[in-house]
Amino acid sequence: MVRPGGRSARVQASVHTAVRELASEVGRDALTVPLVAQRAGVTPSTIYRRWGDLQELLSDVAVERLRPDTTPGDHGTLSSDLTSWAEQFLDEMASPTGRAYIRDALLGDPDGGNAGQCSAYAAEQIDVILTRATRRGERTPDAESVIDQVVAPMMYRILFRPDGLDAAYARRLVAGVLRGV
Amino acid sequence: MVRPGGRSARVQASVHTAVRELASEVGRDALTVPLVAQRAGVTPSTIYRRWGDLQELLSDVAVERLRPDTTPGDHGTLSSDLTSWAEQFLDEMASPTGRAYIRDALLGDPDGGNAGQCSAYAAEQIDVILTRATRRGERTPDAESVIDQVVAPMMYRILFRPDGLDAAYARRLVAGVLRGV
DNA sequence: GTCTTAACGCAATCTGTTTGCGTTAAGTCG
DNA sequence: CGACTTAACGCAAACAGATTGCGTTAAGAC
Repeated sequence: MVRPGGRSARVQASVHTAVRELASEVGRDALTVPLVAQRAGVTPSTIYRRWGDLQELLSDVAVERLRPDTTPGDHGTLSSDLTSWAEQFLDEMASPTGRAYIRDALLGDPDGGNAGQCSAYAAEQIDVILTRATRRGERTPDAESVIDQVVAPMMYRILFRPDGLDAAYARRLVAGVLRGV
Repeated sequence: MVRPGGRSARVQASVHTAVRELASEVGRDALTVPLVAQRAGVTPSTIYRRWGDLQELLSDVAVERLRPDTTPGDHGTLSSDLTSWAEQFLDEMASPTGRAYIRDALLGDPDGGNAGQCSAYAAEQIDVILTRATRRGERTPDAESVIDQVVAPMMYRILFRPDGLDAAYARRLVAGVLRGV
């Protein structure tokens, strides 16, 4: 059991910030547990006992960074809301740092919980857009269709074919799913 | 430069088989470079110099295992060809071992070459199915649409939401892409 | 305030990684 | 075919990160 407050919470916070700081200072590939521990003011054994290994720690941090920090913008129509969201999503996720976070999140994730959390973030954002459109009286595809036809193709190409990805591709995907309603 | 034949080829082969054997004997997570080296009759430094680290080696082996060993079956119609291929693809890839291979292939892959190879395998299989259908006189979607609307959703769910995947899902995706032609 | 025990720090130990150097053999050219 | 160049490999030492037993601290419960 992980105690929620006090020293445990401080350790968790300082370790997470140590990872983020060091990642931007020395680079993602130069991170080691002893290095993170030293920066966080903690001993390596604490990190190993709590996270298991470096990959699980990086996975935790990655999920934290992949959480969207704003709600999707309201541009007046479902089409424009979904298009601009998809463009922004692709732009962030296809960047080198975005891809690194995705890989980290997938990597140190024995039970699939962290990857599922990433998917849930996207699903929430899409839900916001769709319910807003419904409230306007627009006909909308269901969230699963948007995930299958917009999110999944973008993620697939980011992971497996990272060439030739641009905003136009995101727009095509959105247009495709809206054509089906 | 990697010399194509002779000793280098023997080392490559024995290391790859050592990985496969040990993975099934002691489990994927218990693999270490020294362990693989001992089984392969090689010194660890040889593996480190050639592959860099364990993850890149596992990525190479994973890509090898993910290469399809048969051409897609001919069932007389595009719909049935594509459906049975997608069902089989999902079945293989969504299994625990399939997911492990996918993760390994994505993981130790600095330049994205191995992941691109996996995607190319699927694209080849789809091309076979589509050109066969064209020769029959059927109207077909283009390969990119099949990748976006069939392969990508399956892979996305395998990686990010590994629950509730079954053959019916594959059939729905195929039906969806065929509806668009 | 007292008790229980999860979480942590310390330090020794273990195991995997890295590297310099000598050797082997694949590929090349006369 | 024989000599030459150098990529690839083996060996072993040095290094660094991972692991673990044990004592200590402090969070949460009563």
